[in-house]
Parts: sequence; structure tokens; C-alpha cells
Amino acid sequence: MSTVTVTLPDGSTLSMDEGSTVEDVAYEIGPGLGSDTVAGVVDGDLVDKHTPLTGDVELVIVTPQSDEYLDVLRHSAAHVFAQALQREFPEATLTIGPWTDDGFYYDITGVDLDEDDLEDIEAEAERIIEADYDIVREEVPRQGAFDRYDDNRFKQEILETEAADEDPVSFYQQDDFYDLCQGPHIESTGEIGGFALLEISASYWRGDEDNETLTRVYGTAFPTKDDLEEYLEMRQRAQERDHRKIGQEMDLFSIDDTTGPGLPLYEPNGKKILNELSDYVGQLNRDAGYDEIETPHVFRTELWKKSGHYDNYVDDMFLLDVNDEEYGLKPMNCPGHATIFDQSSWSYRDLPVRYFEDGKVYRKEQRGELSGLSRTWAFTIDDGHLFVRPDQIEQEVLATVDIILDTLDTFNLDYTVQLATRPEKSVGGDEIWEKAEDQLKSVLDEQEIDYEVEEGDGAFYGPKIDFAFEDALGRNWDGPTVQLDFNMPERFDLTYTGEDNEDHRPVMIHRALYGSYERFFMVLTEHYNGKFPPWLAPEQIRILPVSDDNIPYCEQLQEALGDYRVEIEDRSWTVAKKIQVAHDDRVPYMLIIGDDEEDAGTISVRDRMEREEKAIDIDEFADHLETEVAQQRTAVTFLAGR
RNA sequence: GCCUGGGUAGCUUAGCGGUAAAGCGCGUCCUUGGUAAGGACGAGACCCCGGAUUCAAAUUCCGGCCUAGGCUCCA
Repeated sequence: MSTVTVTLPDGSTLSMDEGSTVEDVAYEIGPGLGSDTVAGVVDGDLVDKHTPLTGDVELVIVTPQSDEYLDVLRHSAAHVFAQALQREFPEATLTIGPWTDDGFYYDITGVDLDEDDLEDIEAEAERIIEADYDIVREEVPRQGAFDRYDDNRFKQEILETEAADEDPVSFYQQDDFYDLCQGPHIESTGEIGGFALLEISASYWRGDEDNETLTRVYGTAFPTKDDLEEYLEMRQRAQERDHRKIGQEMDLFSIDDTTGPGLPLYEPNGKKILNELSDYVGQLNRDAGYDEIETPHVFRTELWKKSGHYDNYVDDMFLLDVNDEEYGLKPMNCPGHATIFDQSSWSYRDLPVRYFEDGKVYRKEQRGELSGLSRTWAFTIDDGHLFVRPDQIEQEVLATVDIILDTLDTFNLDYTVQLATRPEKSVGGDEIWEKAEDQLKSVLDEQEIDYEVEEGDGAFYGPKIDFAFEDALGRNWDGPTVQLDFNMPERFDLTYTGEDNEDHRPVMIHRALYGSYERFFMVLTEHYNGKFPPWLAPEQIRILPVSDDNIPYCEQLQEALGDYRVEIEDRSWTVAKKIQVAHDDRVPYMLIIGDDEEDAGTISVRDRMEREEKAIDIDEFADHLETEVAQQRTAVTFLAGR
């Protein structure tokens, strides 16, 4: 019998008989590990512990202490759900039920479920867990598998595709329930300590919207009840920091039924933050050699035909009929910017030319996609376009990435980076694409940025670097971006005169430091949980008079702090209530002013971190705040070191 | 766009065939307070919009609009 070499995570190797299973290897290492083994990771794939090894492999043994154990547990939890479902609704048809990052789902059909049903199914699942059924792998001849699923075309399809080469086919059985499945699974249903069903939703078979709609039930499972509780609390906390909730509480923005979907209305508090954000990037852009321009919200469709948007993007555009002529709200700012570039003749010495604009754009996204500020119909891009010579691409991309990193650092944000490369449908030659992608890569490497390459995910007109953020609910959203564009300069026939006195084609770079203000606003609101840094906070200071008699002195203080956004709490409440409400409103600094302060000509400062100090000189506070705001510090620091 | 929930006062929600409720907010008054919600009274609702069933609809049914989650999209 031939042998195979198994390489373990520590680099050591074992020689095993060919056909030995993952579990055999574990027992070879030690009986304790053997009995603990739940599954294995063979060359990166999570497999059942009974999987035979047929060649030289890298192997990780999965035990209840492994990270992968949760996946295995949840996979089994999906089966427990399916069994409970079939007990309650025998007519339900099962399709697929994998684990996910934070639980599992099962796609089913043939039954309508509502939230109450979910509770019943959950109760049934608890009984199945309580019963602690053994979960047993079973090998069934191919024909037998088809017989089992003679009324389930989804399972049949899986047998004909994913499991096309398998005979026998593996099933997993617990009690009288079985499911076509490759595994791996835990030993018995009782290993699941905490089980919960979370949501009913929908999906398409095979993720294709032309296919049948399925009902998807999301759930999660943990080794212990405590782990589950902790997860549910975390979920609850995440919902608490949802920007839509905070936006409502802090009167930042609203989206009104009457004015329309996906069309955010910024209230005064929100606009104050937007203005600070705009001033911040405006300064960065000017410092980086950009010229500010402005374009209107609507253009004749002639422009969109010229830019190619009319052919490729018209379904997402808002079109208007004006005197029998067609106009379109701009879904992008670039054609306007390219037109401005085209108003002058340029020498190679003039390049790069850099334009920027806080440009409002309108995109008629699918209705079901609209969500708070993260996906809207109207949004403002801090949009910049560079017109560069081909030899300037790298330096300009580098400079742009540099400013993006500065910006993200100012807000102390976490992000991921993707390099999106040439899609199947694209314009431009092989050489220019290859070169451009290399240039983007070398910029990312030079900046020592971790990034993922998303093959074929670039725009048709050029490759791009995207920076993405995660929202409170763990969803990813693209933010800052740098995109190369070989197409627009062609379409607009943009040229500059080279050293050789010939016309040359510039390359266009699209870039945004925030992405859109809306989405960035969402990210910041959730990142700070509404506790905006003092430089951004809509209300930076609230003065709380102890009694109404102190109001005149408070007004003097307000005037002395005229450089800041200061409000006086003049409602006739107790001091305790004024403090409570100021905390709820997330105001960075409260000045508590009673007779003591008024007589001494001082202030008491309390911050939203609940620190407080009395008898402070107002100038000292104002000086500190000036620094804190000027440096865009992300925390309230006046009382930190005192 | 698709599926499943949901839409009741400015906000958060209860009510689910028979006189529209509560808390917060708002107004007036009392209280002038010293560190995380003092008290009383009051105003405020086309119960999302159409249609149907019924003696009677916020409540049931149908259609639409909006919204949440997911799916699918996302130059």
C-alpha cells in the first residue's frame, strides 16, 4: 500500500497509509486529539473527519477549540432547523443550508412561514437538541439518493451537478431525518448549546433572479447559551448605532415619504457636519493642487450620448422632457468635468490638470436597494478628476492614495482595499491595461497597503482601487476610490500638445476621498456612535444654567465662545435632567453654570465622557478647544489629562 | 426588480371588527433647582393612500405607495 505525506500546521510531516482518514491522522498524533476530532481542513477545504486522504496534503485537525468548529456546529444547526421544520411542516421542500460568518441559513420552498412559525420551529429545534441525537454519516448508492429525492428537484439538481461524480453519495442522519450533505458535522445534536432563528427572508435558487424564489431562514448557533446571549446583545448594540436611528435622535437628516424615496433631507445639525466635511476635503484638495469647479445637476442627453452613459447607464438615469428635448439628471460628474477640460488647449507642461467639485448626482437605483444614507437616489460625491500624461499616472495615483490615507486617518476609520482589474467587456488595448494595473499595484505595494485583487471587477474603462467600510450591521460599502479611465478622453477627443508638437491623449483619473458624503456620513455616524469629534459635532458646547437667574451670565459665555457652536439649555428643568438630556444629545462639552461660577467668573466643564471639573478659567477652555478643533482630534480631551 | 415583515400623535410603540391609547417631545402653570429624567394641566391623529366586505373597518380582503431585512443589481 502506498503512503501519503501529511503536512501539519507546525510544518511537521507524517507518513500515513493512503486512504487513511483525517481522524486516523489525529489518532496517530495522539489519542486525546483523536477523540476530540470534529473535522479536518485539507488543503484549505473543511471536510468530514472520515474523509480519506488520497495524496500528499496539508492538514489542520479541527477540534472544539478550533475556529472552524463554529462553522461545523452551525452546519449541524442548519440540519437541526431542517429537521424541526419538517416535523412542523412536512410539506416543506429543502434546498441548501450552509453556514455563514455568523450563523447559518436554510433555503426552503413549498411553505409560507411567518414569525410565529419561527418560534414554533425554534421550540421544536430545542427538543431535537435536548434529545441529543447522534449525527451519523451515511453512504447511499447514487440511485438510492435519487429515490430519496424523487419529489425534490432541487436536491436532484445538486446530485446532478455538485455531486455528479459521487457514488455512493454522503448523507447525514439524525433520528429519522436525513439530508444530502458532504459534511462535516458535530457528533450529536446536543453539542449545540445555544440555538436561535433570526430572520425570514428570501433568495433565488442558485442566486439567479430568473430562478424560483425561495424562503430563506437565517439562524445562528453557539456552543453555549452564554455565547448566544452575548451575540444577541452585540446584535442589539449594533442596531442601536444604526445611522438611521441616530440620525433621527440627533435631528441630522430625514427621508420623507412625501418628498420621495432615497432623497435625504439634511436638517440643520446634519448640514453643520456636512459643511465641516466639505471644508476639510476642500482644503486638502486645494493643497494638493486641485482647482474647484462647478457644474449643474442636469445636462442635455447629447452629453450622455457622447460620454457613453446613455448607452450603458440610461436605465439608472432620471430623464426629463424639456421643450421636446431630452435632458438627464447627472448620474456622474465626469462628463461635465471633461467638457470643462475641453474648453482650453493644453500643453504637456500644463498637465496634470486637477478639478474637483462637491457634485450632486442622481442614480435611479433598484427600489429594494435603497437604504438610509448608504444607498440613495441623490447623493453628493467629493468628486475629483485628473487629466494626466501616461507617464504621470503612477505619481498622481500615489499622491491620491496618500490623501485618501490621510483622510481615513483623520477620522480613525477601519477599511479594506480592493484592486479591481480588467473585466471581460472593456475598452483599451492589452498593453495599456496591463501597464495601468501594474502601476496601481506598485502604488499599493509602495504604501504597504494590504489589498485584495478582484479579478474582472474593474470598470469597463479602466482598473480601480476601492476603499470599503463596514456598517454597524456588518455590511460592506465602497467609499474612497481611485479609477483610471482610458475611455472618456477618447469619447471627448481630449488632447494636449506634446513636446513633439503632436496631439496626445491624456488619461483621466476619477477619485473621491469620501466616496459620497451620504455614505461617509453614515460610516462616521456609526463609527462614532453619534459622538462626533468636537470639530464635527453639530453642537459643540451646551451651557446649562443651574437656575434661570444664571441665564444672562450664560449668554455672556456664549458670546465669548462665539467661534464655536454653543447653545444654552434654557428649559426650566432640574440640573440633573439638563445633564441627562445633554448626554443623550451627545454634546461633547457641557458648561454647568450656577451662582458659584457666576460669582467667581469661572465655568464648570463636564464632558460626554462624564468627566467634570469646576472653577475653570474660560480662556483656558477656549484655548484648548481651539487646538482640539484645529487638529481635528477624534476625542474630547480637555478634561482628559487634568 | 423579487420575497417576507411592518406603516396608529413630532418620536417610540400598544390596540387588531363596536367611543383611538401610553411614554417621550411640545404648550401653560407650579417649582429656581448643583450633577444622568420634579409635579399638575393642556394641545396634538383623514390610524399611509385607493377600492371591497360589513349595521359597523385602524382592525378583514384586494391594489398601490413607503419602509425593514435578505436576494438580485451597483460605471
